[in-house]
Amino acid sequence: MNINHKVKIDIVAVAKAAGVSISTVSRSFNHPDLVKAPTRKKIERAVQKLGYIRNRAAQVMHGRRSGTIGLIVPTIDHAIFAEVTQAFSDAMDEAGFTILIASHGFDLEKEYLRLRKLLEHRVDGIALIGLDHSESTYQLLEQQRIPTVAIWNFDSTSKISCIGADNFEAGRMAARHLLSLGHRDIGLIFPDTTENDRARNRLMGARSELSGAGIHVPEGWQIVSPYRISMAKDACKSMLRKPARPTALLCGNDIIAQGAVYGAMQLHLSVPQDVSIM
Amino acid sequence: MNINHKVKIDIVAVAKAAGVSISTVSRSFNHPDLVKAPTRKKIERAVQKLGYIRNRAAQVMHGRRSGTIGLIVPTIDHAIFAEVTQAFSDAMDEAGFTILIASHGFDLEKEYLRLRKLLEHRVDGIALIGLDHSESTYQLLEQQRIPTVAIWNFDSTSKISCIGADNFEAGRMAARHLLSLGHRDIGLIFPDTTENDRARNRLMGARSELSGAGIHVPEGWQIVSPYRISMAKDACKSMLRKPARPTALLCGNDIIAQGAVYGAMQLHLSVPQDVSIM
DNA sequence: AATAGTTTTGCAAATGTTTTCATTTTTACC
DNA sequence: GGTAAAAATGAAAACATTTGCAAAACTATT
Repeated sequence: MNINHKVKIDIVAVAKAAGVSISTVSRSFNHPDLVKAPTRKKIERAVQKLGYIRNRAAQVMHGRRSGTIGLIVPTIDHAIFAEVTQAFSDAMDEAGFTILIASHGFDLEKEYLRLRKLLEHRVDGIALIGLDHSESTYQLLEQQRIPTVAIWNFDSTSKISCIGADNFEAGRMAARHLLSLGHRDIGLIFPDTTENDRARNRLMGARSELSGAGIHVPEGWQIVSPYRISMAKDACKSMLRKPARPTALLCGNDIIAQGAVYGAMQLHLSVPQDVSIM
Repeated sequence: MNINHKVKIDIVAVAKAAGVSISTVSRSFNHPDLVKAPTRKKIERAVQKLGYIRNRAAQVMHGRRSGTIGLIVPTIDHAIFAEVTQAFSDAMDEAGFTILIASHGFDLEKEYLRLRKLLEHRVDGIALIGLDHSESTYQLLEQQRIPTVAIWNFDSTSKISCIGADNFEAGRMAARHLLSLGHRDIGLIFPDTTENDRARNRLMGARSELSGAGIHVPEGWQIVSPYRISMAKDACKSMLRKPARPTALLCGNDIIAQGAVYGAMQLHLSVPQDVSIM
C-alpha cells in the first residue's frame, strides 16, 4: 500500500485520502478561510502522506497566473548581467514568482524567438535588457498585451516601461570629466554597438560632448573591442603602441577599462601619469 | 474586426479562422506530416493573422513534457556559477528546453523550497550544484522520480547522477604541489564550508595531504573568508602580518586567491618570492 | 424545538490542448 | 468507372484543476 506504484497523485487522490471532495481540497489551498480548520488538517495530512505537489499547469488553464516572469538577457555570463539577474531573481522570489531565463547572445533575432518561447509558457510578465529590440519583438509584446519592463536604460520616449540610467548622459559625463582634466587627445575603446543600445548611447554621448568641445577623434583612436579583459588589453596595446598616442582612453565599460589598464602596464606606461583610463 | 477585442485566441479561434477542425490544427503543429500541405498553409496563415501562441500549460496537462528544466544554484552572481548557468542555458536552448532558474544563497533549506516550486511548474528535469543537499531535498527528488543531475563534483557513491571534478583530489593536488616546491609552512584560506561541499572537499583533500606529509597547520594559519576579493584581501593581510607567517597560501577558490595576491602586494611582499599563493 | 441565518461542503461545468477512433476524401489500380 | 487501400480530417474523451451554484450542516435566536 505504501509503494505508490505509478499511481499519479493528483488532487483526486488527495481528496479520496482525506475523505472530502475535490472542490474542498482545491479550496483549502486557494481560500483556506472558507474551509473548516479540522477539514484543512485532514487534507494537509493527506497531502503530506501522498507527497502531493500542485500542478501549476492546470491552474494556468483557468486563467490563473502562472507565477512566472520571463527574463531575457543578452548573456548571463557577464558580471553586470549576472548581478542584475540575481537581484531580479531575489525580488521575484520575494514576490512568490519564479523566473524563466533566456539568453540570446546579443542577437536580436534570437531574442524574438526566446520571447515567443516564454510566451508559450504563459509567463505573467517579461523583463528585457535595454531598449534595442527588433520590430517584431515590440509588435509581439504589444499584441500579446503582456506586462513588460526594460531594464538598464531610461528613455522617456520609450514605448515600453523602462528603468535604468541615461547612458547618453553617462557618456557625456565621462567625456566632460576627461576634458575638465585638460585632455585633448582622447581615444575611444567601445564594444560593438550594432545591437547594443547601452554602449551605443554612451558612445554617442561621449562623441557629442567631445565634438561640442571642438575635439576630433582620429580614425585610429577609436576601436572596437569585445567584452573580454584579454582582448581589450590587446586592443589597447595596439592603440598605445602607435607613435602618436592619446593621453586618455575612454572605455565603453569596466571590463574594457580593466583590460586597458593591463595593456598600459605591459607597455610600461603608468596610469594615470602617462595615460588616463576612464 | 481587426481589433481583437478581448477575444482570446486559442486553438478554436485558429480552427475557425482556417476553416478546419481543432484536431487538424493541433496535428499540424505536432505531426505536420499528417496534414496536407495546403491545409497546413491555411492554418499557418490563420495563426499569423490572429497572433496565436500555443499554450504550453494545456499541453502539459496531457502528460506532454513541459519543455522546461529547473536549475537551482546557490547564486547567479559569482563568475563560476554565471558561467555554468550560461553554458547550461545554451545547451538547453539547443535541445529546445527553457530553463527555470532559482537561487538559494547557500541556504539548503531554501533550496528545498525552490525545488518544490520548480516541481509545481512540472519541470522535466532538475539540475543542482554539488551534492550537499538537505535530506528532504533528496527525499523529494526520489519520491517524485524526476530526472536529476548534480553539477560540479563527482562522487561515485552519490545517490543522484553527478558530473564534475573530484574536489577532494583537487585539494590533494594543490597541497601536493606546494609540498613539492618545498613549502612546509602553509596557510589555508577557505570560504565557509558548512553548506558547501565543493570547498569542503577541497579543504579536506588539502588537509589530508598535508597531514599525510606530517605537516601541521597551526590555528592562526587557517582562516575563513567570504567569496569577495576585498574581504579575502583583508583576511590574507591579517594572516601575513603575524610575526610568524607561512611561506605559501593555499586558497579555496580563485576569488580568494586574487584577494590574497592583492593583500600580499599591499604588505609589500612579492609573489611568489616572499610568499606563494595557490 | 423550530426557524432563519451562516458556514461548510459537494456537484458539475469550464479551461485549452492532445489523441484515439471513426469517418470522409483522395489515390492507385484494374 | 468501380473498388480497395491509403491519406486526411473530424468528434469526443481525457488531462488536473478552479469556481459558481446548490445542498447540507451547523449556530443562534426565539
